[in-house]
Amino acid sequence: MALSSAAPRAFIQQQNLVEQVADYLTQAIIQQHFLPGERLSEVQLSRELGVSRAPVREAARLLESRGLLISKPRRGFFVRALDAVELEDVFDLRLCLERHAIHRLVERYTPEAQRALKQQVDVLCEAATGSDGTRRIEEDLQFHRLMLHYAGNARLLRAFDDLTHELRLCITLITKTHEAPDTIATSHYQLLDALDSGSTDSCREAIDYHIGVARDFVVKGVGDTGDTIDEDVLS
Amino acid sequence: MALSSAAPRAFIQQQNLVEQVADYLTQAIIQQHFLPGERLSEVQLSRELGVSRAPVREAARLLESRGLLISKPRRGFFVRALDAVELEDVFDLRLCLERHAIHRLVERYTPEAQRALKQQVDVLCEAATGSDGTRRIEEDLQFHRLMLHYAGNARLLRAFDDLTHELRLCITLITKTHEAPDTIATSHYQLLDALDSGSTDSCREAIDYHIGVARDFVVKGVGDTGDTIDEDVLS
DNA sequence: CTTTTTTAAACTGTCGACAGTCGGCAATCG
DNA sequence: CGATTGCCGACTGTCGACAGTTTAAAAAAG
Repeated sequence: MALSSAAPRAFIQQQNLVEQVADYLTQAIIQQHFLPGERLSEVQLSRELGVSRAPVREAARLLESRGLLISKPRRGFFVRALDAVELEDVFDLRLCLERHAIHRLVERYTPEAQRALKQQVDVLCEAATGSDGTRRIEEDLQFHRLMLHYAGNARLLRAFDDLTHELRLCITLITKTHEAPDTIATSHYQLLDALDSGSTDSCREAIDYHIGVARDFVVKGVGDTGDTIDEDVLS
Repeated sequence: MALSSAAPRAFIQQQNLVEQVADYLTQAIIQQHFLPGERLSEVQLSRELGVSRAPVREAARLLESRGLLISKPRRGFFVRALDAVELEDVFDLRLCLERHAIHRLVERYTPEAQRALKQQVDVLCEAATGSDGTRRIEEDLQFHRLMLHYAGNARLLRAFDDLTHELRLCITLITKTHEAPDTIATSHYQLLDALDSGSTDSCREAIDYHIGVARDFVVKGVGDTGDTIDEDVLS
């Protein structure tokens, strides 16, 4: 499988308006141009983007399936706001998926996978020294995505991708509470070492520690800021 | 399938057209009224259901996100066809999720959960003696859904629901290769016993065996029939 | 001045229509 | 006779419009 997530539209002009709108909305949400809980007006977005409402609606449904938006009938689409419990759930599921993935991976650890992961850790370490917090997170996620990829279960990878979309929902929060550069480096090298050792127990220990640290950082962060906006008046 | 304008919208006129169309399509796909790989015409569906194309398109996107349909740009929506590898992946992910769920469940095994699961096994055993293969599968899935529910992670449950949608894609195949009634009963009582024992290891052993049996049945079935229809001409 | 009722604006759900595109068929050329 | 090219029909992507509903503001009542 070609592991680049970008569509192979090298020099062909754009096609889908839906995907373009979806990308725009995704970026806008990640960059907090829309606040959590905020309502999105279809007509306003249409005017803003110069397209009709149909592509906007379909793109919104796409983001809804990815957990970035939620729709309330007759009331429109709202930016999803994760509360502390939901964030715990997300990290718990992530632990579930990555445990399984690393167990599979250690049993089919090819030189190619080893090389790719090692290279990605290098990229990540380089990014960790920079000031771009978002890129640091993305390279981090990309490393984990590579692990899932080389685990050899496409459906497992899709579940992980779905989950990371929700993680990006509070990416600005994560950047604030992210670990120090040297911690990131050692943490990921531990994972590589565990894989190299070929020990299932070592892998499990490493991934449990890894995800646990990330969870603690983020959950602590959301607890401090009280980020959630909830206004559920009616069911 | 009822194609005249009489049946579809007889007494249902109160809620979302999108959800109604989605339910209709889901049932039609599950019951193999549309064959795997078959193309769905938006206009034809619109005429059949007596609605415009907009709800049909949005419903199709919904089913796409659930893995029941896949869309090829400028060519429309096609019924997803699972090959043997994808089915293996589905069951592998299911094992991943259910392992995690039962580990969580055994640590928070309330009397309410115990009662609900036991009752569902009774329902399942009753259904297992009947001739309705689809209902047998649904009650089986419902038991597992309850396990995931009482595991106390809503996101985990959602991942499971997404997965079961794909499982229903080949539900007729599963009904043919499903286990015997008494096997179903004993198999699920083993899970209950493992939960009652409070032993993590017993639970893991039980769920591994349980999912393994189901996987072997289905994968063997798909291997025999050669169910898949693949016509990927262009990328 | 606060609270309730009325009214108006804005929005969503749905529809029919138009244009560009894709696949198949036939006519043409080698 | 086989391959290529142009054409035709069907369909998807997109658009603007209408009706019913929700939200917000304005007006009236206490």
